[in-house]
Amino acid sequence: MGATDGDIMDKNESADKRETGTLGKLMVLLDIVTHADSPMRFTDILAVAGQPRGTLHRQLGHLTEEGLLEVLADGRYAPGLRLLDLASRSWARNEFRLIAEPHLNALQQLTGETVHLGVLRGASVIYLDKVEGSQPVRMYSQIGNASPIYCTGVGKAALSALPDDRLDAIISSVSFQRFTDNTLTPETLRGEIADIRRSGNAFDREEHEVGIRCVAAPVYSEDLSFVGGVSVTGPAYRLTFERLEEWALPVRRTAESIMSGMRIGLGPRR
Amino acid sequence: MGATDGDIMDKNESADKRETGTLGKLMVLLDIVTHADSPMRFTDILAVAGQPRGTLHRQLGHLTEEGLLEVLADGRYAPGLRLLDLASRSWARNEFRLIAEPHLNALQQLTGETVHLGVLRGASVIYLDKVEGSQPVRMYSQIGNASPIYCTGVGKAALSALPDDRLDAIISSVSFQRFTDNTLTPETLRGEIADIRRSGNAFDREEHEVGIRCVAAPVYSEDLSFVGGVSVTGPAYRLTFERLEEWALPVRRTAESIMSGMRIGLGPRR
DNA sequence: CCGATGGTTCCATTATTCAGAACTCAATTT
DNA sequence: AAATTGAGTTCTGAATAATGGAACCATCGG
Repeated sequence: MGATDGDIMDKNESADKRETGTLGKLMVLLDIVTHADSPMRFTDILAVAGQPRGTLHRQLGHLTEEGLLEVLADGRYAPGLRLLDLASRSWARNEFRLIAEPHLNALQQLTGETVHLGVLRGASVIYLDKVEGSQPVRMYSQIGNASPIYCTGVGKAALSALPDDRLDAIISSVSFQRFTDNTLTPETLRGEIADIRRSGNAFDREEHEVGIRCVAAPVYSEDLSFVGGVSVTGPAYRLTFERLEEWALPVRRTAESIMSGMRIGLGPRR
Repeated sequence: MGATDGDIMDKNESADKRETGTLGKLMVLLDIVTHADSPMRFTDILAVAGQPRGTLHRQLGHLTEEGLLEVLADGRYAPGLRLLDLASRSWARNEFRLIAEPHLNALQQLTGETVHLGVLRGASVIYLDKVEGSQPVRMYSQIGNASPIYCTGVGKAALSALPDDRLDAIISSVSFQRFTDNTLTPETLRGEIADIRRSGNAFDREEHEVGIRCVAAPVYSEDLSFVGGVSVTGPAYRLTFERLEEWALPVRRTAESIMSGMRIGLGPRR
């Protein structure tokens, strides 16, 4: 049964295999609309979805009826509010996040920089929490975001926890995009992973965004049923390389605290 | 299966009935799991859902496969991470929120208190944004949350924008829970709504939580395709009744700015 | 070893969904 | 003004996926 679900099957949201019947088809539509830059008209969706008009019409109708999509005044489709409601519940009760929360706060206090908690999903990292300093900044800006795995501290930390076969599977499934001069390539990434496994820390040296650095450490369950990471992020002028080294240990400690919290917190299992 | 000869029973005229086929059934399950206080076992869900074992098994399988649910190591079901991803996209691109954002920031600067943006969905208010002062506080704590409509500033403000028939429909569909001594009842609520329509401002005088007050104003589109509100919230010791009055106008102004932004921002419609 | 409890698989039956065409409605073009 | 196009909606029998019931595996506790 489901303890170890074996292998990761569908890495990306490309529409090819549907093992999920009707739901799968609807989720493809939902993805199309949520990934769009702006609300889409019926015909726009029709062109991408490649379904008969009548069928698409009913499907969109159902999604709308359920609040997963919404129809704007001009007839275009946008993601619905029901998603926010569902997600906020999902987030609020997430055990991993709840357990991690106090440790994240402590780390934020210690470093004064922004602390992130993320978890691996398919070939992306999804941010589960973020604790900032005192700036009245955009919240939610990161939480829930799916980010590339090869150029974020949390992503690389998470990767380092995986066995080689899953690592390879993920690396080969991702298309590497060059965000900055320092962004890694598939080859350099493997080297990095080795370093991370040795030292216990992943670094992001302006690989995703110029001027932003971070130091991270992996957090994972014994059975690898989930894999994630914690990180401290900040502007390059504050996070000098010495600083990064200085915080490497506290970050690892935080990761360890979270992991031991998980072993207790999730209760007796198996 | 003969075609649907004569429909014997008409739709219920007061409540909208859901005709969403398979999706509807799955969403019910998703709701069950996301509303639970903790992850549920198969049997727990079985008891609530009232479906045959085999059916439920497949449905949960599909939801899990799509990442809407996830099975923990011990086999229990919890909301999945896919929801966060979907919601963050939904949130990030929400036109209403994008248009409102600068105005919310301005209001926060002016008052120094927490500013909320919410929108009516069914008989609840869903918070779309929140701008806080400088405390490093829980983010996301409100965003996406569905809150009762009769004891929050934003909720009452939103209600005041509705025509009486829709107002009645909502009021009669909600069960009023008494949170504090000041929580309104269906009868007092109607009086309040009249006041709000007159003055343009809704107040929450510790009706939801003792020690918390707020002043709000309605924000809505001409055609009422959506209805929401903005509010300034804070602790009672800072938000004296004089203060509330003082901020009533700025809050209304903010609401108006957002509405005029919407008229332009959403472009030509209809 | 037995008998619970909790979860999974199979398969004929049945209800939903599908596809494609026909239809409405408005805005443009001629 | 009539004709044409574009965008969206509503019908159908036919195809497909969902259903429900029972039989089938695990574990666990005695």
